[in-house]
Amino acid sequence: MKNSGNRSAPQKLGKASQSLPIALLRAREAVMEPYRSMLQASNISEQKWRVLRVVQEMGPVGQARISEATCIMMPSLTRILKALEQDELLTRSNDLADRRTTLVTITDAGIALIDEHSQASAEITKRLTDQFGEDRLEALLDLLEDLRKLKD
Amino acid sequence: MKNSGNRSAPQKLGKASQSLPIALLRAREAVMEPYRSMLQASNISEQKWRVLRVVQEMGPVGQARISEATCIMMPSLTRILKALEQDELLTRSNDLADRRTTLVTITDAGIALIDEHSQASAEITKRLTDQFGEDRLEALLDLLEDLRKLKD
DNA sequence: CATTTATGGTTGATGTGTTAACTAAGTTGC
DNA sequence: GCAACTTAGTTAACACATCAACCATAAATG
Repeated sequence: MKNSGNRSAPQKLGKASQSLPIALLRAREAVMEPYRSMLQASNISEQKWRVLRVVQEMGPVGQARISEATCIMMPSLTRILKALEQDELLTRSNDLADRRTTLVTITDAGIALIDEHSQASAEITKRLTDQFGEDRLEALLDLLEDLRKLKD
Repeated sequence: MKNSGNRSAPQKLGKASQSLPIALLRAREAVMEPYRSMLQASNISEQKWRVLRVVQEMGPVGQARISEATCIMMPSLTRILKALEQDELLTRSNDLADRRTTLVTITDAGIALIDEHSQASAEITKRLTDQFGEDRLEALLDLLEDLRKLKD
């Protein structure tokens, strides 16, 4: 107990209780950094990129499912979609089957933008996998998934 | 273009390139959730908690070092410190040795607030360690640290 | 010394995270 | 049919993240 210069009692807490959240934060920062600087050239944020990719993969889809897939909450998503629609990277239309949902579809411009960056993106991913090791990457993903499941 | 088909499709990108960042995001969310709901009772955000703890540990300290230790950028930190000072959980004073830096010190009220939550915090940490396993936790921290070091 | 450069910190602008309150449209149970 | 949920989505309000521009002080360089 070296940091004991303080008062009375109960606070030991230790750095450990902070280290996992911060380690997760820093690791994510390190992983995202190259993607971010790649996308910066097109004025596309990390979140917009996630949305575009998901909309492309899932085809016309409601916002709730996009929110689920991208880990972006509905209020943020509403604003992001508004911006992406304004940039004409995607469109919104009414679902005739369920008039509550608005279907989101990627435009040709959106697809083109993804294509523009797909090669660089793949290279960043490859460099990461090579440097870090595929096996270790998988071990990490497993641990992270288990961590997430503790919430349940 | 019903399903925004593949067209020339230069790269598939695959979900993998997104899965690590999102896995880190979700894992962090799961880990932080109990801490957050604990602190919510005192209207203390996760960031304010980190700042308070760091200031307590490091004693009177300049903002740059707080920023480094908490992973909070200087502009955010300026505003957070202003709020914490207003709540009288810490104070700011001028460093006589280097008049650029403002020394931040925790107040008795700040220490009291940490003490209030230290036991609950320790219990959350213990539950996490128990559920997840100490060895696996350390393995995870090692992997995360290695990931972070890729940035260099 | 004087000029440059680096460091500590603030402010403004913009985008996202988060909660809560709200509308509109579907669903269920009576 | 209708009242009570539920679900999809929006809006408002506030906190934080991020970048850029800025001021003040220190350190380094000529």
